[in-house]
Amino acid sequence: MPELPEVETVRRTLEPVLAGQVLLAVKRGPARLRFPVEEQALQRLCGQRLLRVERRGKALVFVFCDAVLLFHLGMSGRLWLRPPGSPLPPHTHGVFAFERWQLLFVDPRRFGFFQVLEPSEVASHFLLGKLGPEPFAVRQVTAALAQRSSSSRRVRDVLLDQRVVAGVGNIYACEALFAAKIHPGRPLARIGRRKLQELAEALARVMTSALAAGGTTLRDGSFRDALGEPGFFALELAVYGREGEPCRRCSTPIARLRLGGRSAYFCPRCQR
DNA sequence: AAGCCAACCTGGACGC
DNA sequence: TGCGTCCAGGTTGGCT
Repeated sequence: MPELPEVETVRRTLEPVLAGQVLLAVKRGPARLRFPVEEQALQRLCGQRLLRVERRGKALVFVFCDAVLLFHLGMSGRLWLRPPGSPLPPHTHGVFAFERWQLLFVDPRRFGFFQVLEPSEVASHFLLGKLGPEPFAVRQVTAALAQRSSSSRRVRDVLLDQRVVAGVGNIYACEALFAAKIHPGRPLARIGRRKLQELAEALARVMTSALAAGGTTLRDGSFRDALGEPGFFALELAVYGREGEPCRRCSTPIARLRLGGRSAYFCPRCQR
């Protein structure tokens, strides 16, 4: 679910509602997430005012006066704003009671997590410390790709590497490769500098459009912003999830390839 | 050293 | 209806 456009959409719905409010109470669910959360650290947040909500790659960073609360949504994680006293949906792992709203962290698959950090720990956090440039920074992304231009890795996998570009996941990697007419299984080393720049430009365009559409809500409806609204980029997907359907450029049926255990969707005629 | 892949989980879609 | 199989938006750690 949550790649950069989805996480940023969540951030944009959260910040105006929560910024400036004091966190009154925190309650943790019984299930284990990817990392255990220390009760003491959570309680330290209580009484602190939330200054702002930032995003780094796919992570959300809640900046309080004297601490930071970090969320990663994994595959199925969701942040949900509800009025106080609302019933808790299944798989609720955290309840953050602000002055006027409750923020719920819900995650059926439990690949996501939240953590309390000291402000000084943010920069070196394992998820944040080595992040590549944002996909909107075309020159920097081009440089990051060019820096690895002798790599034998498949280009789709390079795009998923958060150290190369931040915030790209499988959906937008596939879409950007279609837009740039590059086969997802092509080794990075076999793509010229000029083509790498086209890829960076295509990625920026795809991410900008997806963000404008409020992200991608697939048929299963799992992605919602913090107020429960879906995104509409699924209507604009060219290849992801469209196996067997006609290419929007040449009508050839879209193909699916398993690369490293994950599906890559592409047009076998347009993408080489 | 770089690159591949199984593992972490649950739930939904599909076929029989 | 029910059961088994496959698939999923991410990331890591261990292996080759």
